[in-house]
Amino acid sequence: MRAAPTILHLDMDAFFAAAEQASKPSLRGKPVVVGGLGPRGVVATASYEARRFGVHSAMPMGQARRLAPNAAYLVPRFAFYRAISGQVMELLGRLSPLVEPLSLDEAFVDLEAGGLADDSAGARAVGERLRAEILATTGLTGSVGLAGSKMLAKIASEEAKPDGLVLIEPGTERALLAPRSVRIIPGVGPATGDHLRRAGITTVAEVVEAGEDELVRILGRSHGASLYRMARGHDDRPVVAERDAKSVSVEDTFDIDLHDRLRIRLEVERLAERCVTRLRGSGHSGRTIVLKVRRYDFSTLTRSETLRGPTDDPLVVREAAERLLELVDTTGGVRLLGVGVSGLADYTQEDLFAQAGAEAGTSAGGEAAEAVVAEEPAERPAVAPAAVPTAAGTASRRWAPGHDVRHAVLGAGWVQGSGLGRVTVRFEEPGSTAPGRVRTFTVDDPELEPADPLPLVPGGVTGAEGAAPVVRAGE
DNA sequence: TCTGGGGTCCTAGGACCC
DNA sequence: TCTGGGGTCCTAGGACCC
Repeated sequence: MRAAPTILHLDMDAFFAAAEQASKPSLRGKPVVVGGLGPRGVVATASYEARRFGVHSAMPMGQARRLAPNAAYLVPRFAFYRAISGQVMELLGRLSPLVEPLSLDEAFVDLEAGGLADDSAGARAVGERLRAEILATTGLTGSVGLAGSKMLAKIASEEAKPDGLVLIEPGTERALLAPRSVRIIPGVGPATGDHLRRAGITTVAEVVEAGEDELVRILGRSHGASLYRMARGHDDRPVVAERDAKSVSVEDTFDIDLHDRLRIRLEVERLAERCVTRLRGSGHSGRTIVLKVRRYDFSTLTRSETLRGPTDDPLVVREAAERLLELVDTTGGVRLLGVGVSGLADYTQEDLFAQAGAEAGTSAGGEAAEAVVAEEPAERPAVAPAAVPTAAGTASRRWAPGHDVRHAVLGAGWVQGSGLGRVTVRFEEPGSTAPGRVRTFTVDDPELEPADPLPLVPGGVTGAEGAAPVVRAGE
């Protein structure tokens, strides 16, 4: 706990939805829901207008549609959000060498380490200036929390939302926390909240009264002790700039449960290939292969296997995943499959791998030729790979709701919807002041083609830089 | 139209070793 | 021969976060 509120937490407001509203003038001030549009999709982000209808993150899409039938429903465009996030993180990097991103839209900054602020007035000035810069650079608003610890900075930014700044003066945190629900303490989720409530503890003050021994008895050594510290406003966790990845994983939920064992096996193989592509992309190899299976009844299990040494060989990972699948009973149907690698080593095994491939090529019948990694789109199609007939799947990928397009004559626009061989486009750009006109085309109209996102602010980043082929392939 | 995808950390039991 | 204690690794599951 430091004496000055020099830990800053930034949280962009309704980030995905706000980015879509900024790029589509006709959606400004309207309810917007970003998430999976398939039969098993959930809400990733709801705009504040949509939240007024009760829509929130992690809610099943079907429920969201019942609550807000007139909202705009869009598929997430991660390459676009990543580009905006990069701009924001760059601004944070100017404040301090110690920036700890938590996700695309959230980060801690240690202002003390940056030497820009050492008291409340200075920290507040930096925070307000940052918010102005973010708005000018990205066209989006972010909320800032300032406090003497990570926990309180995060609570402060939550309090500041939307589009605000809250500073918690060191010394006032105990009083501020006391009457609040235990659920505001990071790490206290639904299960821990229930556990504590059954013990008669619902507020932070009651956590403190219970005492450390009692909390350890209820929650276990680690969790109990850390909750007790947090509840008293004690949090010495430093802002950490670089954190090594511990695992890499990919998973797919299928629109319809899979029953056919061969099909299940095929999907596991595909996932293994995708996982290795990501693993290698991050410059890692790993020792432990994990298969994840969610069954028809939502029960979830994992099976894992640890190799003698780290690998980034697609064939090795695939075969391990296949062995693990043999251990799993899939009767009744499979809703989700996933493949992951953990126990990461910092180096890639390019040389060893090439060597193994050469040996296999001469002595083992050349099976290693299969080890070539397929080119994968970085972004998942809107619909899980083969759960949908090919023709419909292709059309919905090419014309996913919310994605940018360009018409040879009418210019830039975005897909409002598609189906029955037609695609509806609204012609407008981020800079437009009025909503644009809507036109409908056949899905194979030669004058219409997918396009990269346009900058939200004149001269800004587009989300296409260095990633154009990926964006086109995945979206 | 019930429940995504990518992560992190913790616990607990058994194997194995000294 | 009715037998300890601890450390580390592996596996599986669960809670939590965005």
